Amino acid sequence: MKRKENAPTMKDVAREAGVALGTVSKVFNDIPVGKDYRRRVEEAARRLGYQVNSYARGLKTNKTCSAALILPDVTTPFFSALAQNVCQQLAARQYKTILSLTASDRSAEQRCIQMVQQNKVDGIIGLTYNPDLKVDPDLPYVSIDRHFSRDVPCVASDNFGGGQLAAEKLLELGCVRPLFLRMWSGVPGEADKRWDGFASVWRQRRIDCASLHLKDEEGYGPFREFLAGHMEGGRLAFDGVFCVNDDLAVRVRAMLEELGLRVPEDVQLIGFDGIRRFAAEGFHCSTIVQPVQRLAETSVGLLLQEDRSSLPSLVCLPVSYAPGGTTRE
Amino acid sequence: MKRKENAPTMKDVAREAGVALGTVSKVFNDIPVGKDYRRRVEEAARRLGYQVNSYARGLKTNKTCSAALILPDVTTPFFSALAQNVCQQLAARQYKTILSLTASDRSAEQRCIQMVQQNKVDGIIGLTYNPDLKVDPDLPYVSIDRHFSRDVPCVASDNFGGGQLAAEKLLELGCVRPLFLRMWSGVPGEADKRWDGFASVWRQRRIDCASLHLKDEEGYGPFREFLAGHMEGGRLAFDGVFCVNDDLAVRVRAMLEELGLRVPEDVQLIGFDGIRRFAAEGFHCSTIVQPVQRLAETSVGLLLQEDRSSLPSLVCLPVSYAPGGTTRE
DNA sequence: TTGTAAGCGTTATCAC
DNA sequence: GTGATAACGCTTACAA
Repeated sequence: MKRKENAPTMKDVAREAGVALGTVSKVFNDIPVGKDYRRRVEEAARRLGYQVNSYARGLKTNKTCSAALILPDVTTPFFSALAQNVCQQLAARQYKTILSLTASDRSAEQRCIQMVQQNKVDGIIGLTYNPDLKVDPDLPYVSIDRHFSRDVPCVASDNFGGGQLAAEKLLELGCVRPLFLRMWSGVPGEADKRWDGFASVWRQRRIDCASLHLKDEEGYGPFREFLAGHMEGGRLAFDGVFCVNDDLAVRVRAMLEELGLRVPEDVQLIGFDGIRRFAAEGFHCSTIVQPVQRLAETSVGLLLQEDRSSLPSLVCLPVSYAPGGTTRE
Repeated sequence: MKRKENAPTMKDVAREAGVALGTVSKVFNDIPVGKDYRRRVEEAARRLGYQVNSYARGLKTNKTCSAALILPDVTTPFFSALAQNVCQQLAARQYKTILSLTASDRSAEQRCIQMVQQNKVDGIIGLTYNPDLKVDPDLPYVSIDRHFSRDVPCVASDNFGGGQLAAEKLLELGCVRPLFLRMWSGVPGEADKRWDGFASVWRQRRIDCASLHLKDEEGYGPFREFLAGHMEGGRLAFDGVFCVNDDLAVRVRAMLEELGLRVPEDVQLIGFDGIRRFAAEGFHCSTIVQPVQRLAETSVGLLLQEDRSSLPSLVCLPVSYAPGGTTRE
C-alpha cells in the first residue's frame, strides 16, 4: 500500500477554483493570467494544501533543480566546509543538493555518478580520485582540485602560490633550513603544486630544501623516524617545516614536541587548508588558508552557467596566510 | 534549448531489442522474463547506454528512493559526523540523500521541509529547532535530539545517563566542588537532560553543584567573568567542570589556562560529544562520547521501517566516557 | 510468458 | 487570456 494516495493535484485545484487545468499550471509558472483567475487559483491551492509535484514537472521539463555533490567524506574539515558552502550556494539558487560520499573509492565514485545521472540532476560538482571517470558529456560537471580534461572545468586554490607563500613566510620569519612534509593518495592532483611552489622559492634562493613524500597507506610512522633521524645534540636539522595540510601539521607538531622541541621557538610550522576547529574558533596551526567560500561560489557559478560553450579549463583562487601559533610572529 | 534531447528511453531499447515496451520494463524491475528476451534487452540497453529515468519511475510509483537530511550545518563536528553516517546508511540501502542546511533558523527549517516534500522524498530525518514545524503527517519523519510528539519518533543519545556518567567520573577522580557550564539555543531539547543527570548525582551525594546556563547570543564573555569571579588566592572555587559540549570545553580550558590554572592538575574538565579532530586522531578533551554511528543507523532504520503503526516515541542510545587529557587518569 | 494501453501530474501547443 | 489535449518515460493491469 502506498502512503498518501490523496495528495491534491493540479486537476483538483482547477476543479476547486473552477478554472481549466492549464490555467493552474500557468499560475504556478508565473505566466500571465487574469488577475482574478490567479487569485482564485491561489486560494483554491491554499485551501487544498496543494504543492507542485516536482517529479511530474521534472519529467516534463527535463529540469530538476538539483545538483549532486560528490565528496570523499564530510568529516574531514576541509570537505565539510566545502559541503557547507556548496550546499548553501545551491540553495541560494533554489537548487537541491544530493550528497554522495565515496570514501575516495574509485568504483564508489563511478557508482555515485551513475546514480545521480539516473536521478536526472542538472549538474555535478565532484572532488574525486578516479582519473577516468565515465560521465555523460552533456551533463554539466565541475571538478574541484582535480584536472580531467580541457572540457571539464576545474576549480582549485592557487596551490602553487600557496606553496610559495609558505616558503616566503618562513624566510621572512628567519628560517634557513626548510623541510616539506607530505602525505598523499598517489593520484596526481592540483595539491601537488604546493610542493612545486614551495620548492621553487628555495631553489631561487639557492637554499637546499629537504622533503619527504609518503603515500596514505604508509601511515605516519616514517615521518616520526625521519624527524628523529635528523636530530643532533637535541636540535633538529630543520628550522621551518611546511606540511601539505593542517591535519599533518598538527600531527607533526606533536611529534616535534615528543622529541623535546618547542614549537614555534625551535621549529616553525606552517600547514595548509586554514580550517578552524569548531565554528569560529582559531586555527589549529599557522596555515595557508584556502578560500573555501569562493571555491564553492565559483564551482556553483560555473556549473549553473547557461552558456557552456566557453568555460575556463582551470580556475585558481588566491590563498592567504594566517598565523596560528606555530610560527614566531 | 534543453540538453540531452536524445537520452535513450525504454521505447528505444524495446525497438533495438525487438521486444515490447512492457518487457523492457520487466527486465529492469526483476520481474520474470524469458531468458532469451532478458539477454536481448540487456544487450540492447548496454549498446544504447540506457539508464532508467527515475523521475518517470518516481512519478508512476510514488516512490523516489530518496530521503532528506535536515541539519543546522555540516561544519560543527557533531553534525558533520551525523551527516556522514546518515548519508552512508541511506546509501547502503540504495537511498539518495538530499542535504538541507538551516543555520538553526526556524523559517529556513520550514522552507526546507516544503522543498523536500515537493521533491517527493520518501522520508525526512531532521535535527531542528522549530517546535511547531508543519510536516505532512503521512511522510515518515524521524527527529534527532528533539522530541515533538508521540507519533514522531525521536532518536537521541542517553543525555541523562551521560550527565550522570560525567558526574561519576569526576567523583571518581576526586572532585568535590563541581561546576556545570552550558551554552544553548533556548529551545528545550534532549540535551537539557545532560544537566539533569549531572545534577542528580551530586544531589544524591549531598554535594552542592554550581552551574551557569547561557544563551547562544550572550557569547562566551560571561563564562570568563564567572570563572574569574570565582578565583581566590590563585585557586578556583571548583575542581571539576562539566561542559555541555566539547566546543565549550575547549574554550573553557583556554579560559582556565589564561587564569593561570593548569588542566587537569588544578581543574579537571569533561565535555560532551566525543568528536575527534581530523579523521582518527585524539579527542579535544575528556568527554562523554555520543554513539553517532548508532544514532544514524537507528534513525535510518526507523525512517525506512515498513510497519509504521507501532514506532517508539523516543529511542535513547548509550553513551560512553573517553579520557582526553583534561582529566587526571 | 509477452504485448497493449491506460494513466501518474505536469507542461506546452494549439485553437478559441 | 483561457481551455482542451497531446506528450514526458515509466509501471501495471489486462488481454492475447
